[in-house]
Amino acid sequence: MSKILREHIEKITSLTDEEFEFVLSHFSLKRFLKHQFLIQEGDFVNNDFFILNGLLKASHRNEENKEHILQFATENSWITDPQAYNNQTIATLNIQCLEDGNSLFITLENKEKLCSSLHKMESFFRKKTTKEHILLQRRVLCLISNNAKDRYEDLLKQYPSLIQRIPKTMIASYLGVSRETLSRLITN
Amino acid sequence: MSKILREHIEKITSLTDEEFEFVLSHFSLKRFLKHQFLIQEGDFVNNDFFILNGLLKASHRNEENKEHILQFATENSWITDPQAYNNQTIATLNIQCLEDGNSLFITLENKEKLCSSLHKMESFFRKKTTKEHILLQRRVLCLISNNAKDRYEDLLKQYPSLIQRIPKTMIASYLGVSRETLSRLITN
DNA sequence: GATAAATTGTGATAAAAGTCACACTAATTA
DNA sequence: TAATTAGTGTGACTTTTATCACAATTTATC
Repeated sequence: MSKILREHIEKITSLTDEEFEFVLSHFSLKRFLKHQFLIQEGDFVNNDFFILNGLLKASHRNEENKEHILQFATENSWITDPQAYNNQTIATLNIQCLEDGNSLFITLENKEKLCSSLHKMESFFRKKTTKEHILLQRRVLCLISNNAKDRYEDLLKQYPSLIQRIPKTMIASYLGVSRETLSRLITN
Repeated sequence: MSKILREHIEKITSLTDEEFEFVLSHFSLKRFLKHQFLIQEGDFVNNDFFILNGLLKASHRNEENKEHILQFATENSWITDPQAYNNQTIATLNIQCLEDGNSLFITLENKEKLCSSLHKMESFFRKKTTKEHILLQRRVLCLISNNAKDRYEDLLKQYPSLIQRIPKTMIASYLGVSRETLSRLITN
């Protein structure tokens, strides 16, 4: 199953077998089940999760207990509470599983060690983060410039297959619209 | 003036004098004047700009020619069209100066060279990008969970002094609200 | 200092989106 | 398979926000 991680890294930086073994030694495997929390608000956040298969969401609950979804993660993507992970503080996000699956996770300590000892991996994480930054900027632009309908259509275009796996209520929460409004946008 | 860049980098990674000289040799100085474009939609994007002083905005114009502001950049921050810069494609954003100032810019080629030859700088850029990612995620959360008034107040709290230097029309564009609505939020 | 350009506030109205309530269906699970 | 639970659609209504228009003011420029 670790082949998935290797292929993921090698889309950016190629590795020798020895190097990949070394990289892998910094990760641990974690299975997860639907409804399970990988991170819960208030937890100390040690891990960044690379998802091998399955589906998860990262979300925040505001004072009125309304949930807002920041991210979905599926095979070949990473998920954590970045603020809490990188600053070694308490989580403000919840990361919860929507489908059973498996992940390889890495502690911040191990990530820093890995980056120090293998320049290629420092480069990998820099480039990966840069790509994520570009996607997030695109999402911000979509949020400030489009109405609910256009945001939904943009999402459909960007992740057509992912949408099929996610309840509309959660899509609405990701888009920043009420579920009723989204429902009317789709059927009309 | 390059001291500003050195202090900026050394908030994350310390450098020897020789190392900093080496880093600096990868940058060039560019002065800019109010109204000037550093990047215009359709340009080929070569440079990432580190701002020494002055004020700029990065924005996008949609089909209806409405402008939406993605970012403001001031002293000690970086600005470019990340999508175009990193993928070496044509700009979809405009970067325009709101106040005269100076910048140190680096081409993608030089950034990659620098990262390859000086591991510390690869680490610097990784950590800087991670911090930016955290801030962008915070902005996304704000956009999907707050109404116009709360978004404005959040911005005020986060960048109280910056707001003073920017016309309300542009603040509105950054928040994703019409200028009229923002005006009413502030006065009422 | 005069003129032009940019910025801002505000009224009237329209459009978009949110909220509450309820019924129906699909999916889980005991 | 019966009983819960989760997800969805839709009507009625309210609230928020956008749009258009115009006046006033501030700021830049010749």
